[in-house]
Amino acid sequence: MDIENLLQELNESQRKAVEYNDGPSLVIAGAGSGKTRVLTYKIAYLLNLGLPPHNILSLTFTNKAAREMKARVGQLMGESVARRLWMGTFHSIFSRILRTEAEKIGFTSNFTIFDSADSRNLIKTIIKEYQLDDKTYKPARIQAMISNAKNALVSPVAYAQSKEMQEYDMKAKIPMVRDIYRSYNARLQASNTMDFDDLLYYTNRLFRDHPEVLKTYQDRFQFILVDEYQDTNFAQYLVVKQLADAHHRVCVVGDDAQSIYSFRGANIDNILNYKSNYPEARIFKLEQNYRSTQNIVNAANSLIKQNKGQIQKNVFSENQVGEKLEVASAFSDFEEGIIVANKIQDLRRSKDSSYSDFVILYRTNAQSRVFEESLRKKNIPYRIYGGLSFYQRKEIKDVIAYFRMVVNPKDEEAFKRIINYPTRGIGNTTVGKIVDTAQLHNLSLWETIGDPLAHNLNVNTGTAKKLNDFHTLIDGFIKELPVASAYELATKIVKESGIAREAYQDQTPEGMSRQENLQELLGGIHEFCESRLEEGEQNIGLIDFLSEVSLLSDQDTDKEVEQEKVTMMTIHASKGLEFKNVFVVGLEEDLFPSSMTKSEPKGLEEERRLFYVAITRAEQFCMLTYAKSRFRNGQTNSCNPSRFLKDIDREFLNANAGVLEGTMGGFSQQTQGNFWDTVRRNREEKEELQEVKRKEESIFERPQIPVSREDKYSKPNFVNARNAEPKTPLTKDIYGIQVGAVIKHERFGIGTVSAIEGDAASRKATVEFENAGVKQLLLKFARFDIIG
DNA sequence: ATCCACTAGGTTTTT
DNA sequence: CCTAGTGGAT
Repeated sequence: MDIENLLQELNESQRKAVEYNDGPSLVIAGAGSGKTRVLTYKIAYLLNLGLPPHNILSLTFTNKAAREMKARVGQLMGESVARRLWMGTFHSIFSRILRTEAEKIGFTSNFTIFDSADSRNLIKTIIKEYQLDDKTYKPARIQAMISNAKNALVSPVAYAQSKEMQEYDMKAKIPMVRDIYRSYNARLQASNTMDFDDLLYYTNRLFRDHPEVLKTYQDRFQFILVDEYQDTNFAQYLVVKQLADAHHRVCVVGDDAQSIYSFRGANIDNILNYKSNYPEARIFKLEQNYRSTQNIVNAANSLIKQNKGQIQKNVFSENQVGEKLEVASAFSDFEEGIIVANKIQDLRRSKDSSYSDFVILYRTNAQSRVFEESLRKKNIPYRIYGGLSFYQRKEIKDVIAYFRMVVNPKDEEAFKRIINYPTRGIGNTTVGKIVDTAQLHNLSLWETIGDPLAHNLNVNTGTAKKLNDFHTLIDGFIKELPVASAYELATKIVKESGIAREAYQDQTPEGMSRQENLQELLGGIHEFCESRLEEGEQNIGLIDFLSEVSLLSDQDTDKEVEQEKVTMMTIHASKGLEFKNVFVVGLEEDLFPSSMTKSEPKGLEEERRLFYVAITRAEQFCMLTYAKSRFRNGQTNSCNPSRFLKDIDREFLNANAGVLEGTMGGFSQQTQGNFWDTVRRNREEKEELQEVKRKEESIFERPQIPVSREDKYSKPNFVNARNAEPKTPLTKDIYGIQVGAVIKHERFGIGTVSAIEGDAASRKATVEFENAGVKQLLLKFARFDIIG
């Protein structure tokens, strides 16, 4: 595409931001101001200047963001160019670097990655080994402390030496944290594993301790772009700084008003103080909001004004003035659900909207339940994002643990997970002995069972045989690793480990669903191999699959709005999305803002930014609701409306009399299991149910779109939903390809698209190639250019 | 070693 | 309301 045409699609400030590339720059991108557009066009611009794609590094926070950006650059500049960009999450790019340089930091390239559950388990074991009380040393808390330390690049040694930290721990009566931290890190290293934070931490160490390595990467990454810069933590900030030190060609994009991840170590000062780090930096502000009505933008502005210490900006909209934000109060959380469901139904009829134009946003996942009920009763189809993701389910984690064990036999948590799964008569007592022996001889658990006699492992002959069988089993898989494809080996593992047999014996509904999940996982691996093959790669082994899935997260699941379904998600998960109609629910003190954050002003400001993010998702209509009583933790509590409601200028709100009264002041009293509440609740529920029954009895009103509970769980990107909806043929597609298009594939040559199907994450095109016959291409992976 | 039943404790957000 | 973890019985 011609670069001049491209620049014409930008407004003045966007274009200036795109065109300036002589030094560091900071782009402050207000909500809905075309941030992604600036990033992608900038990359296109750089490519057009002649910078090769492999010299551009572009960092994001989610795989999804990276994928989308890649696709958009692909549309502008061609797939084959986009493919060569270094574009990905901090974690995935760094893990790639660390694998090549693993030996320099005391790991080997096949290191595996602990998820947070693994980390917590290891911390738990260590706390036990130190014979500490896990009520004083709460694993979750220790985990957070260690994570913070790593994100601040504080090593275990530095931690122990830091006067400040030691004093804090003494005061908190947890002086052993430093020892736990030390052991934890040692154990990770001994088992050749890294936790998420390590990926950032060790990249920093690598660059600090090996200037020649740093130099290589500085030379490679001639231009660096960072998305969502307000969410970077110290470790991320410093890596970027080190990489950019040589040439200062770095562009960071973000919005301080949307910084909502400080609990994960994100430091808003990185963006606020950018100028002092790069005094010569140019700052560009994108202030025109193209997404929302003026009322929505103004309401959001009036809210965020209450925060101190922001980058001065004037976000404005030239769209319609639009409706005011509607505020509603409900007697109970239950009624809140009904109000929202009714409103959705009304709006859908009056505005002729689709269900997919609606989103319900809440502070905590637990709130989704009531809305599930109220929507279901009205036969409104919905989809929930978040909650347990596919890879967090037990049966999937078990299989993945086998994979990890085969790729990296030293992986301690993987070992513990599968040593007795499926049950093979090796219980806690034996595992305890193995752990003790391993520690004594400074070995991994795997090495210990490899030669029990030599290490005086004190088990009876029966157990020794069982251990030996296990060792032989895994060893067999390990031997296959270099020769078998990921799919072949995965299938073999599921079969021969006995997982398949166990799953088939279980005929309960849960058992059946587990079988399906296993099938789905294998199907996903198959697809993964196929698509990589299509890309021209060879020998796609288990290790390739594993390194990809370990860094997938809920945020990466396809959030593309599904046809005709209301969306529900946490506000955090909604970042970057937009909807015509937004419902922000549960606006109550101690829920939003959460009681956990209220102790310090910083926490409160972050909650306010979260609310800002929620409101600015809306294009046309936004409703804010709260309940006067809420069922939580098994009891009904009365609650007060959120103070945030008062932060919005009244002129942008449409609230019935009394709705905004009672904000602040007074304490929430606990009305334990209020009798009348329960009575009313039951009655309401009954009435609603009768209503539903009546409808169901009338054939004509039978709902057309069933709500599937399965949708509750997010699916991994490359795994096709087993019981996916009937595939509706699509004519045009986000990848810019359509039926009838002529494409040029890297390997198959020229062909014509004859069909497109599947949902965005796993969308496939059937292509009739001139010379290569008919092929199915997974659009996400396939490498081709559209030529006609 | 395994399975079941009961209890106590905690529920913010998640790369 | 959930769930993870424990203790007892087999």
